[in-house]
Amino acid sequence: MESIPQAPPGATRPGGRTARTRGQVLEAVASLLLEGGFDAVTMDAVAARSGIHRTTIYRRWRDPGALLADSFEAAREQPWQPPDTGSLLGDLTEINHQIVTALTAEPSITQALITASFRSPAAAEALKHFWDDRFTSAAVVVKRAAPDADPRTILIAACAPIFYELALMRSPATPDMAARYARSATAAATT
Amino acid sequence: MESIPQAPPGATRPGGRTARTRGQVLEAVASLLLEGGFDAVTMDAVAARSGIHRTTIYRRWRDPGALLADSFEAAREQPWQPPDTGSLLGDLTEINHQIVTALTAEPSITQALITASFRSPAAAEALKHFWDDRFTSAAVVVKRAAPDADPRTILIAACAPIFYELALMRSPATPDMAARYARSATAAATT
DNA sequence: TCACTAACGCTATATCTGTAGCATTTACCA
DNA sequence: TGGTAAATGCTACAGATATAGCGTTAGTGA
Repeated sequence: MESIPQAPPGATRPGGRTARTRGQVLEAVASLLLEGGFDAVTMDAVAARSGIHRTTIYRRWRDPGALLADSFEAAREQPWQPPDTGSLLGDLTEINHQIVTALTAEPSITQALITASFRSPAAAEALKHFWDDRFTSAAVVVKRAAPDADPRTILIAACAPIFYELALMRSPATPDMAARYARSATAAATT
Repeated sequence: MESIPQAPPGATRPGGRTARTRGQVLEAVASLLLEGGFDAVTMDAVAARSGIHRTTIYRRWRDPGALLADSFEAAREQPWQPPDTGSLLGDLTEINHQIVTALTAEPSITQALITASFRSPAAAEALKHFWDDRFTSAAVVVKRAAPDADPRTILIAACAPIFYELALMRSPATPDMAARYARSATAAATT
C-alpha cells in the first residue's frame, strides 16, 4: 500500500529539518538578490550557496519567482507606519520619497520583485499583497486630510507616476519627482 | 585575406532575401504573439513557423525581446492623432480609454511588450521610444487647455495609474477608471 | 524507544537555449 | 554576365533548465 502525500513538501512536517532548509534557502536568495539582482537568483546558484540540493529546491519552489515570493513573504513581517508630517502634501511626498528610494537602490530589491512578477505568478501575487497592505495602512493619511476623497484613488494618483517613470519607463529619477506628483495628487484630493 | 563584416547581419544587403527573411520572421512573431502572448514567442517557435532556420534568427535577433522590439518598430509606422473632444477632461479620458483597451485586450500586445521590456534591453528601448512619441504628440491636449502646466507631468498623472493597476498590479479594469484618473489629473492641471 | 514516512540527496536523463564551424545560396557590383 | 562575400542553412555541441526514480536521513507520533 502506497502513501501519497496530500500536501506540498514542507506542509506536513514544518519543524526541524524542513524549517532549517527553508531558512538556508531564503538566506541564499536574499544574498544573491543583493549581489546581482534578479538574474543572479537562479535555481543552481541558490542550491550551491545554500548547500541544499538542486532537486529539493525544484520540489519546494517551482522557479526563481516562487523563491523570491517566499522570501518576500518572510521578510515583510516588519510592520510599516505611514508618515505623519502634518499635511497631506507632506505625507504623500514622504511616501513617494520612500518609493523613489526603494526603486533606485543599487541593486533594488523592489525592481527585482517587479521583474519577477512578470515571470512568475507566485511573485506577482506576493507583490500585489504587499502593496495592498501598504495602501490599507496608508489610507489614514488621506482620510484625516480629505475625508470625502477615495483614499486608494488619491494614493495611486500620487505614487503610480513614480512607478511608471522608474519601473516601466526606466527613466532616471529627478530630485523633484516625489514632491511634484504628490502635489498633483493633493490638488485632486482637495478639489 | 579574410573579410570581416563591419555591420550586423542585414545591414549591408538589405534587399532581396534579407528583406524576405525579416518579413517572414516578423509575420511569425506577430501571429505567435496574438495566439499565445509573450511566452509563445520562443526562438524555436518563430523558426518553425517562419521557415527560417534557428541559427539565422539567433544571429539577427538576440532573443525574443529583440524580435518583439523589431516587430514593434515595423508596426508603429501608423501615425497616432491625439483626441480633440473640446475639453481637457474629455481628451484625457479618451486617451485613458485607449490605454485601458490596449492593456485589457486578450491577448494584449502591449502587455506582451511590457513583459518583454523586463527581459530584453532592446524591447525596453522600443517601448520607451514608443511612449515618448505618444507623449510628444499628446502634449497639445494639455497645452491648449492649461498653457502654464507641464504637459508631461499632467499626461503621466492621468495615465500612470492605469498602467500601475493593469500592468503592474494586474488588477481588473473597472468601467470608471479611465475617467476617474483623468479627472484627478485635470484637477491638478487647473489648480 | 521504535516504526512510519515526509523530506531530502543523489544519479541519470530529457529538453531547452545558445553558439561554433563550415557548406551553400544569392544579393550586389564591376 | 560573372566574381565576391553577405546572408543563410546545416550539423554538432556545450551549457542551462527541469524532471523522474530510487535510496537515505530524520521528524513525528505511538
